[in-house]
Amino acid sequence: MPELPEVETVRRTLTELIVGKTIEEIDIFWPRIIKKPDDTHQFKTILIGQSIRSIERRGKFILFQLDDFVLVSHLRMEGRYGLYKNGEERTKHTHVVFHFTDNSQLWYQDVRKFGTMHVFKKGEEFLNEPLTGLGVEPFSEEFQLPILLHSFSNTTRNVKAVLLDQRTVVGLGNIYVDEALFRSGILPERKASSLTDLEVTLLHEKIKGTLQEAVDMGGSSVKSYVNGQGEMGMFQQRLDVYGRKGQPCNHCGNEIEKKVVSGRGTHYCPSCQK
DNA sequence: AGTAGGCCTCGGTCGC
DNA sequence: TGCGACCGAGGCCTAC
Repeated sequence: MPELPEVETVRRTLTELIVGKTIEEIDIFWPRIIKKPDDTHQFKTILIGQSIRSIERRGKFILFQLDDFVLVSHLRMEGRYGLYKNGEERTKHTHVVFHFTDNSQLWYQDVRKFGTMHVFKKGEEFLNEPLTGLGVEPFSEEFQLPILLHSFSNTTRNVKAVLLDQRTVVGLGNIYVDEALFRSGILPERKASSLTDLEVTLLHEKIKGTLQEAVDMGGSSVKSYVNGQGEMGMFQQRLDVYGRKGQPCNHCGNEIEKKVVSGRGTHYCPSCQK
């Protein structure tokens, strides 16, 4: 499931593949993916003729910067993009096809069909859902310790819930929250307000470190994730807790446990995390 | 207002 | 072989 490192990897690979191309036609096979405009015919009309100028990222969203519009795409659990040549036979889970003027096509594929696409006029994307109200980027200068201290001190929720909530810091999902908490020695179900300043300091550092390492390794391929060129990530080899239920902890050797915290399957080491 | 919990979108996977 | 339960991002809804 794509979180910040996977989305950033997709952004980078797609940039190499499709920047400069011009949309000639669009096929939509599962209209519910298109959230704005709600009329798919209008979606096609406004995008045909537009060229891809750059590809940016905000949290887990990919922003295709076009001439006059921005296409905001969220991959949710299993969305992926791939570039194909004209004439290739569409696969079962290909739901949107962007035809370019150079006889190539960008396919949006999504087994779960949970992904979303929104189109805005340039400059209006951050004033509307789904980009409005997002928290800070974890690699930006703005992601300073006080952001976490403030979010944690003003809530009764557990630390995992606060980190999954994209209104504080963006980009973390189930995998990287569990990994960052393990690296910080903090149990996911701890009340956020119970963390000491030292623990929050460590967590702040480990969030950045874990995400950066994962970006450097092209993300984690735990399920179906591949980048824009169909390549798998490598960070799954570095995961200490996620998907390792019953296996020995890399640090202490005790068994990794799994239970539901904040409605999410949560992996942790009961002896390393307090 | 903040929060918890449930439901919804889906279909592959798993257990029975 | 068939079938129901489960999983999960994040929006939405309801209840407290």
